[in-house]
Amino acid sequence: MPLRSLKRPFFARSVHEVAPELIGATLLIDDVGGRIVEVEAYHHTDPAAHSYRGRTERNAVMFGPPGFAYVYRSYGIHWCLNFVCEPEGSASAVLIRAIEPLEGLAKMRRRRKLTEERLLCSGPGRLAEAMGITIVHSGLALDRPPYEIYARATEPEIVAGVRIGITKAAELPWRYGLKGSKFLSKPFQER
DNA sequence: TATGAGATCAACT
DNA sequence: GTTGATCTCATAC
Repeated sequence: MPLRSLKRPFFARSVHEVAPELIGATLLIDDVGGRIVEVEAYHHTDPAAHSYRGRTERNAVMFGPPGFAYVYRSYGIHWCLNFVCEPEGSASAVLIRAIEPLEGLAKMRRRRKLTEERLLCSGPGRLAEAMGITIVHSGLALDRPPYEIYARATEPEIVAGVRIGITKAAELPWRYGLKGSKFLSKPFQER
């Protein structure tokens, strides 16, 4: 099926608009990837956001134009992928937390040394390892190789909930997921 | 199934 | 020196 490629203006909006619209979109890096099933929004006024305390060497790309990738090292070992967005021109991003693997399965399994498909990309660190994301992917435009992002074909059912693994502003319901997906890093509380 | 340690880096106090 | 947008492995119930 023909898919519409997402260009940089797509990201030039509030994280709160962009984040839910990314659910169901397809993300590929060097032809490896799949369907986005879980993201979290980090607004620059949010104490949990890296950019909350201002610009540092690490988070500099968050202060750049929207539509670029921000990759950082988490807990010293993992890499995490973010898409920079634009409320008021600076420093908000969407963390990509999980995808449903669709393309390049063999490559992902090799990188992860794992056969179970459900765990290949269900979590920010796992996703980055499976897709081969490192600091060299930080600061690159999202509408140019090696990145390819395609809009979803139909509107999926989306669930929202509180974010995961953070201590500041932990109550804000800025985590979004594809309802019923097996590939979520953790189930959402339905109510 | 559930808890706990360890890996290891940049920012912050 | 401590903490964190994490994950894996080991050990215990």
